[in-house]
Amino acid sequence: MIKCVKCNEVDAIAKAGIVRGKQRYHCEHCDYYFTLPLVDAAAEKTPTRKHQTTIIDIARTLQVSKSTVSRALRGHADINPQTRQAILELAKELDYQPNLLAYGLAKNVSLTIGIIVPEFINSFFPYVIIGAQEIANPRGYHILICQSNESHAIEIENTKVLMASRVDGILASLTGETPDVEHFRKFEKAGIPVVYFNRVCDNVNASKVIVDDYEGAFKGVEHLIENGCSKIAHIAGPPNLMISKNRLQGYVNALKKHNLTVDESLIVRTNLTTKSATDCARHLFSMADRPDAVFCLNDPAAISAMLVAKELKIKIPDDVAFVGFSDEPAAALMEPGLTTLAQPTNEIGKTAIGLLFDQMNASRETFEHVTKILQTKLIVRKSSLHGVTKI
Amino acid sequence: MIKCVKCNEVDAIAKAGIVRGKQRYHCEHCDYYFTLPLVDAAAEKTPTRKHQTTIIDIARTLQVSKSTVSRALRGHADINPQTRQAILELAKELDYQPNLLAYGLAKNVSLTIGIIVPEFINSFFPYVIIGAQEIANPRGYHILICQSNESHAIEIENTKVLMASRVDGILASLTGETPDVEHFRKFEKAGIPVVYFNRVCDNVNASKVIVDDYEGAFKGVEHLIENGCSKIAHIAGPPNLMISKNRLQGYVNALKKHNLTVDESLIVRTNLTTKSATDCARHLFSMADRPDAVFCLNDPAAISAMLVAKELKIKIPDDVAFVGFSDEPAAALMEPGLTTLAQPTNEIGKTAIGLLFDQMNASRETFEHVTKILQTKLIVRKSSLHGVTKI
DNA sequence: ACCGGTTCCGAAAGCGTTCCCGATAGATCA
DNA sequence: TGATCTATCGGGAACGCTTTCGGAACCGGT
Repeated sequence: MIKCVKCNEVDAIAKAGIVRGKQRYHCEHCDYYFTLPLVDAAAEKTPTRKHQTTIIDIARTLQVSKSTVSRALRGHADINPQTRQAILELAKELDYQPNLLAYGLAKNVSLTIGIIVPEFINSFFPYVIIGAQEIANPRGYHILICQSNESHAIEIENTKVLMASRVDGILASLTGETPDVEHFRKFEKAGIPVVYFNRVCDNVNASKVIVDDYEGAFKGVEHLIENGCSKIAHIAGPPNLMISKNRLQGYVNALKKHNLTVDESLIVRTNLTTKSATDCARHLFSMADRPDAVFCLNDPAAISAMLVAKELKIKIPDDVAFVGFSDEPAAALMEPGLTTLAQPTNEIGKTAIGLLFDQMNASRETFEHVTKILQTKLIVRKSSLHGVTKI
Repeated sequence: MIKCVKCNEVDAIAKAGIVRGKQRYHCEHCDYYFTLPLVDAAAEKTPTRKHQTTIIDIARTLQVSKSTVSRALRGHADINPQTRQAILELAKELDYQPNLLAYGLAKNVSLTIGIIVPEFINSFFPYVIIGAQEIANPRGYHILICQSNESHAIEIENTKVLMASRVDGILASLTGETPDVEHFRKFEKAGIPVVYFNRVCDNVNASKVIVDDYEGAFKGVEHLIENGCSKIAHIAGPPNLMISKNRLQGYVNALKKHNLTVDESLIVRTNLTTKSATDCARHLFSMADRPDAVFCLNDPAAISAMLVAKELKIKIPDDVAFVGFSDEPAAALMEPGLTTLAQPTNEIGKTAIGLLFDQMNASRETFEHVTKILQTKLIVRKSSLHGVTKI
């Protein structure tokens, strides 16, 4: 029980910070400040964390300087092979793991790559991340995954975290809300390279890895037309993303090529949430003159739409055919299987982090941003075979 | 062009390390070592990374000491409100982000939690991770995800990385290969808490978060029996994992309760890969007296098995009924839908990291490990309704 | 015997924080 | 009018590592 040294009050004592290792109190009764030693400091703060072996521990037991230990561990020249051997052996015996925090502080690196994705529930981003890890891990880098949850605000928060973590480079795929990449400017200023993949804005001066969305969409829609669909709707994505624009353009041009009219009322936009995609589908299927096919921005949207169709007892593909984008594993499991455009997910991850490493190693002046465009592949399943059963 | 200072050779010059800021060369022609200053050091090493604002920058422009800046930023007492105000404003203006490496080094923490999962392609682990993040992020912690890829060797490697990163705590779900948790001992020695979830070994002295696997399996198998199945096979998991044992036991006891014989030949083991699960299914369906139901360790295995059944034109659920475990989103999309036992994934993540934080804040002596057992829920879909269409 | 060169190593600065201590000026009290 | 307190701040060590620099010991050649 703490008593006020002035008025002996015990109930109106509030803590007022810790100063010079002593607890400062404030008696709200007589408005008097006073300090008392932290007798139970050990009980309050429990430094349960123990010491982990450091370079200095090794140096001491081997009677050498820490410089020498560092040299041995880092494989530098300028060291006697026997000394090195002894140090390496002791390090192994003690299971020494260098403190990456200290290493990073000294070298001004962190050996981590930040990666910002909108979500990782669907398989697309996990596969990309795995591809990136397969390149990064052997090089001694690890990956800090941030999830923006399709929220621009969280994405901004993520950039701050990655900035504070002093990541050496960033892979980013934007949310459907992200209007610009202002919040990434700080990385540019700090000389930290950013490579965008999959979800990119236009007018961004950075390296990018995308797939040929235009051509993929074109192939997908043309495939629907060839299967006898003539009234093809499109569930498009948010207008800020290039994938939305390019896939929409592919859709439009495929229609035009085959002399089908482009009906604006058949183009609806999802904000990439399940609910939004479901709403889009409901809207399309409630139209008086229902479309006979839907080309969807991505597989999750297509799956949501197919579920709506099933619920409404609309036959797939006889009444409405579907084509998605990405070849999620679930696309193959649906009944009927969802026709979709496969993306080389693993290669996207590898290519993106490859570009990132290129930029990290390049000198700022000579480096030129590049955009790599990978190819999609049409995977035909039953969902799109509109004419087959009809004929 | 580098010339040998002895023989003037230019083509046989090899670099031999950098010593005292000078490049050391070796002429392989006359076997002579020599050093030359690094005239183009700037061009070779491109320190493209720029300076990021530090506490010292703020201190200098405001003519105060770095201690004062630190105090202001950390919200300590012992500082003039006006001084604090000025510092906070300048920090915001400069978009100051504290260097977490330096912070961690000074405080002997890293503000990161390591999480080791066998994979994150299926949705189970991503959902758990998201649950963990929802607790960790608001507390200022971020999460370093390591993927063991169902490999014990990689899992060991992961523990080293997390050790080097000086994570403050660990969430782990073991691989199907992991025989023991020896490689986690070092965390215990270092006073870094580990909480296991989902995939745990027995004889581990640590906090754990699991679901009631026994009861879930029991419910699932009993459900099959109630639907008229009498020859129920089980695709079990690796014997090292508790989930395998408990789900197997639930399967066995459900059979016993209903006076069904436990046929060892109907119990096959998957190593948790798709291929292995597929092989298991093929084996079961090639038996002379084919089972009329399969209870599978988890949904990915169940889905693989269902695909084999479909390929063999075995009708689901009329010929063979299925029950899985986990309620993967794909389970609902299959045709017929996969009956399964839903796990509270988000809650698992939240509970696990909650236990972790408890242990991080507790004093070593008083802390007691706890095991939290969460409940499963049977989600009935068509895959298990064996008797319904038969009758 | 001297000298240039090589080999190996230790000392020390620095990375950006935190935090403990001591210092100072002003306020308050007896 | 000292003496004690208070409010505020600066100095500097420490965290574990890298890296530069200088120096001692030793080598072979003249």
